[in-house]
Amino acid sequence: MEQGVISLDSVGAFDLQSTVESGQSYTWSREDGRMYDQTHTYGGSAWYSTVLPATMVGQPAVVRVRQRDGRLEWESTIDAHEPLVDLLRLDDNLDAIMDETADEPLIREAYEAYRGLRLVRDPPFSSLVSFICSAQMRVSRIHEMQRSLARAFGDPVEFDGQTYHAFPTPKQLATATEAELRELKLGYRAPYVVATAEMVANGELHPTDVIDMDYEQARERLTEFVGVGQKVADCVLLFSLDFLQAVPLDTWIRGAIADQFPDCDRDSYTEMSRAIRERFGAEYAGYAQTYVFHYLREAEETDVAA
DNA sequence: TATCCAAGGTAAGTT
DNA sequence: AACTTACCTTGGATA
Repeated sequence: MEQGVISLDSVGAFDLQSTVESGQSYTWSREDGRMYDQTHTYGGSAWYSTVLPATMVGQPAVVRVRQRDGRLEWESTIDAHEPLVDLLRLDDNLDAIMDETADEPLIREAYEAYRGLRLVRDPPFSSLVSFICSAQMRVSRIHEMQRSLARAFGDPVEFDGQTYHAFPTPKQLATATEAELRELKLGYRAPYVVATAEMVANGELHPTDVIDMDYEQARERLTEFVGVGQKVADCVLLFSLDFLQAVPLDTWIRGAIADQFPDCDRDSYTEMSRAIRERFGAEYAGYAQTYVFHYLREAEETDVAA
């Protein structure tokens, strides 16, 4: 077992729990099994694990990490330092990003309230599949689906006396049948996942093909995958492909934006996206929206409870 | 205990 | 191009 420590002194604010449990990534699991547990509180020091895809480091690699005493402790089958910096966007300078973001009171409040929340940089294929699965689903169930897919079709990897499973490769998932995925409770998303996996496996289109494209063009291209509309495309662009200007517009955030920034409200997805990006800051609108999303979400939940 | 409903949308069919 | 509707499943709310 390899292990190490990543000091956060030069990284800036970072909160592991809010970053991996905020519904942008479905590749991490809490070792204590309490992911998305309603009783959780941010700031804990639980271990989280993931399995890096072979495409990233040559072969599937287990990585375990926890945040404690202002630093990140990791254990892995490989030297996981650089992969962790990459996956958790520890190379982002949050303050610099906020400097480039619109000076809106709500954004500032959200940034303070969720200090240390970062976007993730997930492996593209698992990101694509997880957001296809996200349609009309709760976060905890999306997570369960990804775990089921890994157990059923992904490579097993032994580490520290346990068996972990890598997320299936496109080829592995393309061998799945719609019926098998319905068994795994994917519901009507099952045929979408099979068709999209086939497209990637046979070389027709890979999510990374759009990396050098203009943002709106990239989003349009991703919608060629089955089960991928503009919202899911934006999630993949923002949470995997480094398009930090992408603002995924789900039904909830559209309502919230209509409330808080009525001048950005539009019927058309494309037009509303443009208006929000103009208002929040063209370069990092996705970062700003992610903070605002969680801030308003929690505010709403608190209100309902009260 | 039974029933109802919404959950971070998308595809396909109609105007 | 804009507007409707069906779609799997499940946990939590309501009766």
